[in-house]
Amino acid sequence: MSSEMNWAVSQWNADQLRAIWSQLQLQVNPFVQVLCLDGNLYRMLDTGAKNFIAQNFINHVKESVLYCIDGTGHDRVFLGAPRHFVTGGGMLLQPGGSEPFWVVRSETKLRTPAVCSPSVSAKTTKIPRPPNAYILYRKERHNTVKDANPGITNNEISQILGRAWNLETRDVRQRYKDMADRVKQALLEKHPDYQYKPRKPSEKKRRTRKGLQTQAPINLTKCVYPMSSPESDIPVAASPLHNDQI
DNA sequence: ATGAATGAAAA
DNA sequence: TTTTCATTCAT
Repeated sequence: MSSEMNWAVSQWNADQLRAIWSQLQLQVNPFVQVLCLDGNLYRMLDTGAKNFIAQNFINHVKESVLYCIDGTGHDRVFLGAPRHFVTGGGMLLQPGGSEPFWVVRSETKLRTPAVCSPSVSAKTTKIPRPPNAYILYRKERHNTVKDANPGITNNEISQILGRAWNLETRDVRQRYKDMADRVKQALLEKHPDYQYKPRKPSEKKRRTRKGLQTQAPINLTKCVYPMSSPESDIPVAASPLHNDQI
């Protein structure tokens, strides 16, 4: 709360900031923990814009992040949690009061293992429970279904994708299960003490989810069902395997 | 705030 | 076994 680093103080307006972010967002997927900004872009940003981007990314990684210049020769800047820059052979250096930069031990002779202060910190953020296989499946296809069915509601999208999910081969479903497992692993690694804590059952409502095998009388006459192809088992998005960029 | 789907985790 | 909540975002 003491931090007055609001993006409102940026020379960029809300639209421009959103455009910049959506550009960066292209490289964001559940497994990406470090964002890579082109050096030219980075230099055009003022503090407000940097904070805007950092806040959005924090929203994704759920932990404090910091900017650091790539000290390996490339004209680019990374944004991510400090822990990602100190593992392996990496280390963060912060000469003077300038921005920290990242180097690998073999490339430096400096000994100062500078501990740098995160430029943007995550507030008391509640850790969201990890998404299950279906949730990931739905997330991936949400936009596809929406675009194919103008005016469709989210509830209908859920119905459509729920059926599509059950029609998928266990092979396909297993891939999403694996994905969910990895996302959960990553979360536990990031928050070792995480624990799912559902609130007390509020006497407000109950739902018996099973028992409706009956065909829903919904107008799904002409809806698009984005099933995974039988042969080319490339669902919708490329498999985002690793996180070992840098 | 609610819904609509599935499933993990907790009570 | 039952309830919450994770995703999405128009009502």
